[in-house]
Amino acid sequence: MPELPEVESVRRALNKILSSEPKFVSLDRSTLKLRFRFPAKLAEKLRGQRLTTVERRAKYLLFRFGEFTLINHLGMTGSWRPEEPVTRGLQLHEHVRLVFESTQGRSLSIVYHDPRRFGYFDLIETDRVQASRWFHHLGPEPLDLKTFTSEYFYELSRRSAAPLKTFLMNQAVVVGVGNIYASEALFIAGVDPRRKPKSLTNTESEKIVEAVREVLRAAIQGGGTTIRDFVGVDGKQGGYGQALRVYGRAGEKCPRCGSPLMQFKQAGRSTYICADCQK
DNA sequence: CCCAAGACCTGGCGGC
DNA sequence: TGCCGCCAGGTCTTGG
Repeated sequence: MPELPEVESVRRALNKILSSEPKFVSLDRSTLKLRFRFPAKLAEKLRGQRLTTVERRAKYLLFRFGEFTLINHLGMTGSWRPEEPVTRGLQLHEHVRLVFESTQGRSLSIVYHDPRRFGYFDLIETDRVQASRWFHHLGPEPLDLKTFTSEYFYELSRRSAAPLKTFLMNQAVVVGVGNIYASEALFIAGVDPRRKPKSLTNTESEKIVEAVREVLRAAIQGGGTTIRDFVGVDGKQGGYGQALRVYGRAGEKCPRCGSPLMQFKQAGRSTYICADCQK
């Protein structure tokens, strides 16, 4: 599911539900393995701790508990849903339930659902998060104007042999851009995803950086994109699918020039372009 | 070190 | 109906 806009939408919704800094009470877990081992002794370590806020870095959710931070990556099909009172066991494809108690003593719980089980959790001491195996190599946040600049992007692009779209999806270059928004951003920028990053001009770098920001902001605004599985915390699909310009639209007319959109594979992933608009 | 392919999973769809 | 291959918002690991 989730590229930056989807994860950010989930983060905002979770923060609303859990805004009272509730105390962690307990945990339920399915016996099935997620992508990696579930962190040991999580319940013991978090018992009685207050969840201060839910943050996001790249495509990760960070549940902040003071001394500890609970990391969650949604993989391809992860989602969170609130649950009023806990009245039932975990259903098929539900893997984790976090139970909290609000300051008014009310029970609050959220349930993690993930059919394909590519998602995962880790519990890390808060001051070691940045240096952890999940975060140490990550590039800048695309919506941070200070670090994700066209100068930065241009400089990095000098030494890459991968195709441009692969380069843009490399989380060491910039985080949060996945398969949908890479195609969308390069269409908006008018640049062919098969180009060598080395061949970009300064102007093209600038266009790409701006296009990435534009499409991610708009997608957050729309609550993300649902291709198949993604649902927000409210149970609804993302609203941005309607606005996609090229992704998933092979054979349809280019919204800019009307010629048919093309699809092909790059590094095993589908890429969509307008061959007339993207040079 | 870099890049592409493989692996990890399930479910839905089209084709035969 | 039923089975088979293919496809899907990611990314760590492996092999060349």
